[in-house]
Amino acid sequence: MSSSEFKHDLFTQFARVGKALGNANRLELLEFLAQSERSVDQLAKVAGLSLANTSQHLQQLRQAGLVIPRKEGLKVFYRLSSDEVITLLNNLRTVAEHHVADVEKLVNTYLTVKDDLEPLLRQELLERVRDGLVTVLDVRPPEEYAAGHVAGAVNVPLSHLEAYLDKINPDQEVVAYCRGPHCVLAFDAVAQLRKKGMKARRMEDGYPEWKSAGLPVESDSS
Amino acid sequence: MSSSEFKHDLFTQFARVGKALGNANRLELLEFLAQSERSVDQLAKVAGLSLANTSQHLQQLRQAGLVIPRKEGLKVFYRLSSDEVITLLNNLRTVAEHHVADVEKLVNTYLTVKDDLEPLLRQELLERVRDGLVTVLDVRPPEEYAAGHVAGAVNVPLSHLEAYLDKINPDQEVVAYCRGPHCVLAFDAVAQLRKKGMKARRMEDGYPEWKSAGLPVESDSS
DNA sequence: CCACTAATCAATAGATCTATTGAATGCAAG
DNA sequence: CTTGCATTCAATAGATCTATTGATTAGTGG
Repeated sequence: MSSSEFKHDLFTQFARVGKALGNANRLELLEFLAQSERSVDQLAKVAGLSLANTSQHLQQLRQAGLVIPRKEGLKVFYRLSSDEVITLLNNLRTVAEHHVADVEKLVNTYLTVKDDLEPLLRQELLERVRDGLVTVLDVRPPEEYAAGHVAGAVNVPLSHLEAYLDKINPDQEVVAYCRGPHCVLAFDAVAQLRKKGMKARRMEDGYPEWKSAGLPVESDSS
Repeated sequence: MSSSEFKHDLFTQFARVGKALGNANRLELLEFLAQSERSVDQLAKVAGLSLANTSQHLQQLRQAGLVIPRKEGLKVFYRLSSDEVITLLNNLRTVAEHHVADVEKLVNTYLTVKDDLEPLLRQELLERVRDGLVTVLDVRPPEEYAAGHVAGAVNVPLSHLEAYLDKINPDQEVVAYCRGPHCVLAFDAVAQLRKKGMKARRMEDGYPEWKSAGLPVESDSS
């Protein structure tokens, strides 16, 4: 094999990973998988795709080395092949956010809270939790919370936030998080809480980043 | 705009960046651009593509926010939009290398030197250069060397290595680098040097990573 | 103005990708 | 062995991507 052939083959392999990242539906699947392992039909439901279509997307992700399947009885569970994939995804987001004009426009239009206040850093949150200074809300759906969450966080899905309001100590700051840096749930939660006059902020990024930073987590199964 | 519409639009934008990374030729263009700013026809020549085709690929990269054009007279020079892009590319490579079986196979087949000896870390190299313990070889083509290189490195393109051999102090270790972690030139150089009985190693990664780590560089224009 | 160069634009054939449909596989329970 | 379920496979139409060709737009110099 010649040197230039090798180079071409190698870039072709790298491109396979790029291609896998080149589709909105697959990126959404990856975001869900970053929360926890999932079966094919769970993924299909949550992403709003047909079963066969979801399966095919997952095959592509598998060939690109981004996910790993695990068979258990009738079901097949997929998970990210490693935390490197989370890093890669966040990198993609960062580049897009900084250099694609349309992303900034979108974010500024929809996430009006966006630049209102800097999100709370993971490390900082960790300290405040230890000192009992904050209430941490996990605003993801219960299944995702159950599969793993920030240690000490309370699960309050967005739809239950209203009902939960009076249980919150109004003197404490509330910190909300969800799936990742662009997950809408936490933004919405913070907006709602502030409207009610509470002190609320977002945590930076989301659960996957917290976990892959090696910070303390809990899950309902354990 | 609804929340799920927003999410979909956002993922579509992220996917645009992914798509841009999903083609071997574009990845090759990006690797060249990581060395230095380049005009369209330089890129076309070095990548072995037609001019029109190169131009179109560059437009796609521009729309994905990965490169920025600068017009000067007749020519248009492209460059990476930021060092974040280098990080993203290396991330892509890392994931591919760790999780795509074919990549490992390719690398092991062609880069036989690969696991022979760990590459020298940037930081370590920096110290040894300061102490005058090593000869650093930049085995890239002269244009790339001229546009910027590791401070103190000597430019010896692979084709000139043979002729350069007797100028090297045989008691010193030789460290070679080129375009990045998978650039073949440095592997070949090290193999040739060892065959002649010299002590030779690769530097980790290549020039772009050295530069974006903020380590000392030189260029011929300055 | 004309000739020349660098790059982009426009049109297009062939390849690849996407979502859908329906059939096939593999496993578990009765 | 049969039934039911989760997933994958196979075929396919329509959309998108890629490389090529030739025309077009800018900028430069005579």
